Amino acid sequence: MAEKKYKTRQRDSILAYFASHADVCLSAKDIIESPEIEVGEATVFRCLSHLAAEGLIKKYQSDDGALYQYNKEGECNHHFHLKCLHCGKIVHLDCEMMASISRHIEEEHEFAVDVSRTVIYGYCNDCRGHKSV
Amino acid sequence: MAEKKYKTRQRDSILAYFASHADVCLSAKDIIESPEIEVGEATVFRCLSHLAAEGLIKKYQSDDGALYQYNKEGECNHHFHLKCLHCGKIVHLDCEMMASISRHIEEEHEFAVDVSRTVIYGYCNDCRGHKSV
DNA sequence: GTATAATATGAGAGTCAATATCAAATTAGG
DNA sequence: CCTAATTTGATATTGACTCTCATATTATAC
Repeated sequence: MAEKKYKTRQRDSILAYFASHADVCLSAKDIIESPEIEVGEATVFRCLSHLAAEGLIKKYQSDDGALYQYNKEGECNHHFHLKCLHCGKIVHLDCEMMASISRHIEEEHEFAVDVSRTVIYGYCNDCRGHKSV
Repeated sequence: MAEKKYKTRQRDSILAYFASHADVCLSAKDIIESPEIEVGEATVFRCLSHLAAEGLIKKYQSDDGALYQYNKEGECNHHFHLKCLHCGKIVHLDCEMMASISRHIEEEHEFAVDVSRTVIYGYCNDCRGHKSV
């Protein structure tokens, strides 16, 4: 069931890339198009899945494809992502209140929120005027 | 900018279908495959976009395609959707606390959450054991 | 080292939701 | 009716992602 993982150049270079871009969300396309990374497309998608499954990177489902971000050790578990529906900007939201939300939903609504998979949509301060789009 | 909308059989039948399934989320596929609705595929996608833009239905971005739901008048604005990462079940969450979240994010983090676009991911009570998938 | 069994790679084909194209049909309003 | 604006739908295309499968690489045993 839990297959053994082999260490490969491709896998390592992708993980290293995430480590050196720990503060941003990256798409599969970002990895594929990065000149520093010479890895076949199919392998990129596979590695992203594997790394996410192993918890080395975190996966966020955005409206136009998945996003991934390096998973620092001891990462707080109340780091949400907000995405602006107008400009596409991703805002990182670290806030104690979000932790209490997760707790509330878990305790009152019997649903274990996976913060690292959830993207909250809305409009950033710059794009308030475009709500009706 | 705001084009005039024409009333058509296709548009009406889709909206009627949503009205008669007001309590569920429907995908484009659901509409296309529904025997009650005889509308071309391209038109279904277009109508869904239009109806969502007009606020007659609400759009939720799920991981495997968009979901739409009828937008009842006077709908509360703290109705979140939770989706189980294991069984795919959609849980509807109506809770006053969620409204305060939106308020909090808006006031403290300058981001206007669009509840009707956001799907929160996690694990439902039946699927707790599968968290590591 | 060498053998070997398990796993990973990558080029290309396939899938699936969604969008683009554009001629033909339908609609609203004079 | 007539006309202009809009919608429709068959088809093609895109883009993210998965599948296939022969080849290559890895870990481990000898």
